[in-house]
Amino acid sequence: MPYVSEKNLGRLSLYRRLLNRLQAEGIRNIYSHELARMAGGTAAQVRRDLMAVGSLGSPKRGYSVRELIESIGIFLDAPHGEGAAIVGVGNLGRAIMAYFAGRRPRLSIVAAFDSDPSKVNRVIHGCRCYPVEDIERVVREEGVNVAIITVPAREAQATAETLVRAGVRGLLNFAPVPLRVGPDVYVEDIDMTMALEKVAYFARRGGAVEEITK
Amino acid sequence: MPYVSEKNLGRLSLYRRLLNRLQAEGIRNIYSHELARMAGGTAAQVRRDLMAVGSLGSPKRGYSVRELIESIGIFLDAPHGEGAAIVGVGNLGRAIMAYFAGRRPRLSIVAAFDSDPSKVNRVIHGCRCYPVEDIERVVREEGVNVAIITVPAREAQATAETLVRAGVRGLLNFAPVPLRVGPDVYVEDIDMTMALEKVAYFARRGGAVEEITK
DNA sequence: GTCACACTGTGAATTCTTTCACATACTATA
DNA sequence: TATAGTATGTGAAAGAATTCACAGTGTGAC
Repeated sequence: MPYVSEKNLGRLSLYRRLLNRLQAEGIRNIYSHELARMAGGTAAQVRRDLMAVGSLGSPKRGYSVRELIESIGIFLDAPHGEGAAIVGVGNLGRAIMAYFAGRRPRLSIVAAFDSDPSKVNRVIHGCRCYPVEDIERVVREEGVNVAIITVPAREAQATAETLVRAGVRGLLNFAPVPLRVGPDVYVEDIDMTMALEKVAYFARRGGAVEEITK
Repeated sequence: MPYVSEKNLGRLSLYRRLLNRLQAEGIRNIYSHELARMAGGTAAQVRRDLMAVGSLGSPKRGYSVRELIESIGIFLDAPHGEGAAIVGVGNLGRAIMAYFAGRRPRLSIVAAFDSDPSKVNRVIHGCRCYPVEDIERVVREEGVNVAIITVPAREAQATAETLVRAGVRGLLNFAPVPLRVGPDVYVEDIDMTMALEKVAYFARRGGAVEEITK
């Protein structure tokens, strides 16, 4: 089980998605430089990243798309699939449920939670919505290890604490506040405000920077 | 106009948001280590980041919240505000429009586009929805420099090309495909599948990794 | 007015990431 | 079977980002 950095792992996830598309198109082999072009990186980086999953390429033929998907899967996926929970079934929460609905068989949203009684007990995008009071019970019962937080900013910290108490070890946080949790919990923030501000800044200056620094 | 890396800039955006909250609470001064704790970083990093905006701290008093917000604003914001466009008014697009509606005065969504005729000409979260055929005209008329892409994956590349042709220089891409655009266009990808897979992976191994590597 | 303290600003060191470059290996061809 | 050509896998170099550590400085106490 080799160590990989976050960036490494993110790219492996990306490669797998690109490879799945290639496979659907009937392509059976691929070179590192082709995959690099699709992913927007360099060939050396692709090969480096693939070292983590145990490289499988052959000269003159490149990598087998099928084998690569399989190896990345062994590396990335939980052995028997995994269920995630989502807390906060507002606009964003529902959109994310729709986004993930029926997409990845090995990692799907299995439970939703909201404090609004009008949402509770409804089935949204194929997923039952429970009251937030049931988080601990349902998370334990379903063995949920990972949760998505789409509650308003002021509720995010308390939500995170409840989830961690229930045994969740990974959080995908869409609320625009950094969460304070223990070191055994992994948090990934998706901060759309920050992202949009970055884009606006580099749209003004960034294009040039890249030219200049080269 | 000092150079800042993407990560630098992202953190400046985050600091500003934290500072705004502090200001609302009536706090007037703050130390680098306090800001670091809130942002989840180190004091040295906060100070380093603030060098970009011209440091303004004083020993014994730290930084003035008001001055810092102002300096970051001068550094980050377009001088006269900026309007963004969004293409793709599905579940995710609408959620994002709601998310940004009336939040940042200096950077707001001013036009939405969709190919579905039933959405066109409606006003959604305070923003007019135009047909995609009007992208070039509206983008030029409004002087839009930045766009958010929330169309299905297979339409993303063509959408990006249309936007760039119309003069957009920055893209925030929610579609799960890397966009291929010229070097003068800045692209930020928000890849929720990758993010969730990362969380699931590190929820299983990551907590331990951090312990072990320390 | 002077002293002691705690924090800032920043060169230097460290750590992490990416790229280079080449020895090795495989395939196709003749 | 030998040869030529091209891609892989990976040590080593280069480049970024982060952290260290300390000189400099403003403040409050006395």
